[in-house]
Amino acid sequence: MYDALFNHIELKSGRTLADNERDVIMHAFHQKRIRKGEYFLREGDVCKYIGFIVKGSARMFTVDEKGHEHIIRFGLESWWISDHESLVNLTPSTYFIEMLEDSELLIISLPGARELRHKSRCFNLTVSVLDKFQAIAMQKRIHAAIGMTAEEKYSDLLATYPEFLERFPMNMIASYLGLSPETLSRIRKNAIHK
Amino acid sequence: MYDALFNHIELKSGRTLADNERDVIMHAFHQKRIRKGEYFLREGDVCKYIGFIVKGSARMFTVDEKGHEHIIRFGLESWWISDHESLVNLTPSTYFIEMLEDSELLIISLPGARELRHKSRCFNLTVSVLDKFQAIAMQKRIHAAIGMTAEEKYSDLLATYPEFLERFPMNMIASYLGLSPETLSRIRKNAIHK
DNA sequence: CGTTTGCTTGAATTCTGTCAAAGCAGGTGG
DNA sequence: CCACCTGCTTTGACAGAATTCAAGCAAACG
Repeated sequence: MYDALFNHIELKSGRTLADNERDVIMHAFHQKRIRKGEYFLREGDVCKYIGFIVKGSARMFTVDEKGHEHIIRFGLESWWISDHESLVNLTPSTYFIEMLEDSELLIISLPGARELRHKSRCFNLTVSVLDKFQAIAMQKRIHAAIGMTAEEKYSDLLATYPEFLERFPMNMIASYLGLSPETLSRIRKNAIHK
Repeated sequence: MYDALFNHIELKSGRTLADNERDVIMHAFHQKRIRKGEYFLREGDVCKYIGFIVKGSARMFTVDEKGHEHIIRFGLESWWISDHESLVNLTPSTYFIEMLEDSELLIISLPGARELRHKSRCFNLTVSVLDKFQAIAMQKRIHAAIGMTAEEKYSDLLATYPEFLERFPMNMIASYLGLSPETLSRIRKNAIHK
């Protein structure tokens, strides 16, 4: 269960974890199972935990006045999920985070994570690295969203996150790209002949 | 010149700067003036500095194959500019950063910034706070880009960054929102009657 | 088996971009 | 002081792109 987390931290921090550091990290997290279709976070609730996905997948999305869902981001194994805004400001979230498969998570509270960053240099490094990576990824996504046609967005996704297409249904991919499912279907049809 | 920076750090970190800490910070930065229309960073160059805007404004944008410009973000007084991706990875940037007015900047290298984070607790706090703020703002922007109609994007901008409309020409606002200047013009025309 | 869910297709509609042209400042030089 | 730029914004007409609505199909599931 915790091995996935240890591997992830060693990979991102570029360091090896000593046994005592593993202990510290292990005790800072709690295990949590969430079944397919159930929620890690609901709109209106304050986000209390950061979750590390050991197994399973998730989507973070909003629902607008017309009842349409917009997927802000996905989560897969070794990804972190939470609503940072709600977590930091202790405000009700405007997002849902739903698990798309039966999932196993390791969760930690914000104070817990802050404490752990002081106790474990590797964990601290990992968080820094991920924050940077996240910022760069988001900037690229903004670029895609404002500057690309539907077709370009799709082939960009194909190049960047090919695993998404195997793990998530097309209507969610469409929502993630800001397209209607029908438009995405037509794009894929054309793309085959190239 | 440095007062704007000190005020900004005190505001964001929520602490008061002691005189010796001001000295440390001051010596970590260099002054730089860039005239209207000139570049802080060019596509293909490696970004060497992080810039704090004391006076002036900037836009960060890409140019696609068709020659169209897409504005990723703006910069105003007390905002920071740089291409994080290029800065951290030492790779050629895919962005331009152009000053839109005669500007005064305080610049610092990445190693310089890292050193300063160790030397000044206030500066370190400021960077952390801004990173979080940035991440939240970018998530909102993604939400706007994939989930809102052109009209909603405009009124969202009106609510979030009203100062943009006074400081930047409409064709740039349009580019920032991912719209054509003509579409934005028509939206604004309709919006008056509401 | 019947139901559900996800994906595709078609036709009509709405929205947005493109192209071309004209209006409207502010600034400059004669 | 005026004529002439030049950069920015607005308009109109048209073409193209994407959404919506409706229907059909196939695989998955109880």
